[in-house]
Amino acid sequence: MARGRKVDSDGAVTKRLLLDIAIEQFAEYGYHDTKISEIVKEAKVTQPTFYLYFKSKEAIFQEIIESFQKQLRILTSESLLEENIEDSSLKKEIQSGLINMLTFFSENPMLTQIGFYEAESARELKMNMVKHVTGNLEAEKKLGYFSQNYPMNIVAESLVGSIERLTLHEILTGRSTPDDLAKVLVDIYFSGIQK
Amino acid sequence: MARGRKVDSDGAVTKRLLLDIAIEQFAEYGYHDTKISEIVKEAKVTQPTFYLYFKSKEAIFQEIIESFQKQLRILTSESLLEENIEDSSLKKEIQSGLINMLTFFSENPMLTQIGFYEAESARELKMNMVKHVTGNLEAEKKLGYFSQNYPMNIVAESLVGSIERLTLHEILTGRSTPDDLAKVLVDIYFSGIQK
Amino acid sequence: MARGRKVDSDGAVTKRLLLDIAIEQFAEYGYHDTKISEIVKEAKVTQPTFYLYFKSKEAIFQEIIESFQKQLRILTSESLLEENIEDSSLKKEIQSGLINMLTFFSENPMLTQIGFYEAESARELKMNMVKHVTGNLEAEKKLGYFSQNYPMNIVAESLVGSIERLTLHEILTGRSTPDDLAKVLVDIYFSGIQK
Amino acid sequence: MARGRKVDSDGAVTKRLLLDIAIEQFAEYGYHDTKISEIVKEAKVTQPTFYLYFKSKEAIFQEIIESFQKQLRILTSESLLEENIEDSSLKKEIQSGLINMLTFFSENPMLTQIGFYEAESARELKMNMVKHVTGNLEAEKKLGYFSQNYPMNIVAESLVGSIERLTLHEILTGRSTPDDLAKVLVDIYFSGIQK
DNA sequence: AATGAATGAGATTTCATTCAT
DNA sequence: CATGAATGAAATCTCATTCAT
Repeated sequence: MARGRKVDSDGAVTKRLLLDIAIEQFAEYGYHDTKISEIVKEAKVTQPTFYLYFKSKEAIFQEIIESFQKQLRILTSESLLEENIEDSSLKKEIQSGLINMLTFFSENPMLTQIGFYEAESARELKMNMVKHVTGNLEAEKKLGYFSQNYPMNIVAESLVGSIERLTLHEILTGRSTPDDLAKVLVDIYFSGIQK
Repeated sequence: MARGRKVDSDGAVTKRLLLDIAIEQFAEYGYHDTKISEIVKEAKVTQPTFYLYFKSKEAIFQEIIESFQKQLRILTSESLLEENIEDSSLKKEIQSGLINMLTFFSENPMLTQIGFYEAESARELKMNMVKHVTGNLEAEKKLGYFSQNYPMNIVAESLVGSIERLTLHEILTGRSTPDDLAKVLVDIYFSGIQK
Repeated sequence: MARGRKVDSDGAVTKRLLLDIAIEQFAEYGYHDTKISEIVKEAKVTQPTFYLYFKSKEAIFQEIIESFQKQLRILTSESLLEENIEDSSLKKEIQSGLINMLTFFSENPMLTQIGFYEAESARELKMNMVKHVTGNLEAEKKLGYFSQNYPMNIVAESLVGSIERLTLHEILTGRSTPDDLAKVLVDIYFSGIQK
Repeated sequence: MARGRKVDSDGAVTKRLLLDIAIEQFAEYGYHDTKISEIVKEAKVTQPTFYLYFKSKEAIFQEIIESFQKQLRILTSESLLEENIEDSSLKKEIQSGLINMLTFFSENPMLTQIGFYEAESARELKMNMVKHVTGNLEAEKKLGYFSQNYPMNIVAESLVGSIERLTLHEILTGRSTPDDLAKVLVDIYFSGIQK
């Protein structure tokens, strides 16, 4: 076969193609079991082409993760803008924040799989979520909305754990909708399951 | 170095040594980034010695996982024996079951890291936990102990997620004790945090 | 040495080179005592290069064998086309078929060594030869050309054994020519050596 | 398990056991695919025990081959003793020699498999057979018993090839008896199959 | 922009053989 | 006479990465 540039070829398109395939593969097989050779085979380009767009395997993985985190950050900051606008219904607000996040996850299942579960940096991401939630809960607690008996960092960790697992098993599988799930979660954490 | 047996060498000791080092490494680096070459270097034996005791890298990993699961199963079945002995306090019972499990985790942090987080089979293990918890919750719900408003499989998934995360961040780090944590968790899920 | 492409390198050439060296080595040392490391050393490429062109050691061996068998099959089918065209001289026909085969062997000594002696599949190949020869002999026997006293499958086995040994010791060594050998063989089997 | 000498253990017995198992394995799997580890496992002894009786894998293989060759040599020399006693029937004599050899093969199938097919030295052995047969045939030829038209070394090679193949496929499989086979072979080589 | 060809570095695994007891 | 424990010396194969075109 002849070498050189293909007709109709477009760097941006090729890069996007490689990214999309990489996302699929990282989501399905994880970092280690995803092979550059397989990505380029699916994209119908050669290995050097890959290195034209990405410095390394690690680099494309990072790029994917950053894309996930960036979108998530935008979403979160948007939610934050609304914060405290209505002081009336704290529960509704939290629920709506949750819905936003779960919706994002459900709309980006593969990206979520990678950025929320496989990436090393997911650890940090979740820690930040915990910190953020803890802060909010503590504030509300001080305002007297919540019981004084709970160490809010534990509650926050617990909530993030719930979200983590439920996203994986209910959202990414399509078994529950973000709305339903958010409602149940908030109910549990607000009121408990005891009669 | 000469071939053959070392002075004072003992197979059981060597095998245990290899296992212990493998547990450390798998816990720290995960399956892929754990190298047989590193394990044997730390154990000060050669690679063939490893294969004297384990059929393959996969095999030693399985052996570790099975050890974790076996111990966990024993623990669980013991807890079950006590079940229903005192019909009085459902909450206490659940709490005590949780304490048992968290205590086991805290006493076997590396094994837990591997068997509860890294192993493929952890997925199944947790699914069984969810199934088990769901069954119990449903039963109590029917008996009228719990609110009729919750889909108990979601509650169970949520709880397992909470345990997953809290084990990792509070128990394995030593930040919380099993007793404290279990109490908080049960309180949250029974009563919620709302005043 | 630096990585990447060598000047003037050509995949087809490299593959052929590897094949040729492999044929030499398999012919001389047999499957087990032929090492990939030695093949690539002779070809002045690295081990991964070998795996660029062949999936495994087994695969290159198979490729060589199949090349041998394919050529032999073509030869045989060509011979068959001529079959029965002239009903006059059965002996001549057989002799000419033999010459064809022995000539092929003499022109491809290393390939023959591998495909006719070392390969597992050589067993099957020879069994088919025996079957084929038996069929022909039986047919001629029925037509009254041959004595009724011989179990033709034994004759066929015997003949194949003769070919096997004579190829190895007379043809592959260059001690006899295909023509001479074929003549003697046919004479022996047709008339015997007794005065 | 305790170390040291087993009760009832007897060096000669153990050595014989190892030899017998080795014969089985070499005959079935060939030199390379026969593993010392497998031999000792079947013999229920350990690897060092093997090296108590044999210097190496190569050494036990040689020992087996020599046993085969020795027995075969005895047989042949016995046959030779009878040679020329009766000058009457050359054909009968040859046939009887053949029967002796084939009978030995049929009675020692595994040893034959190794010593006549797998051993490197089988090559030499057969060359000697060829030389011996050639000598005899040439002598008879000079005496006028055989046609002057045949190069007797080729006839001898052919015959040995026939024996080689027929032993493997008719004798070692039990499909033909030594008597029947010897008769057919001699008939072919003496008289040919043409009517 | 893209490819063909190649390699560095290393991983897992196997097997005959040998000390120390 | 025999074993338990270990090793030397490889062999096959994989994969991210890079040079020359």
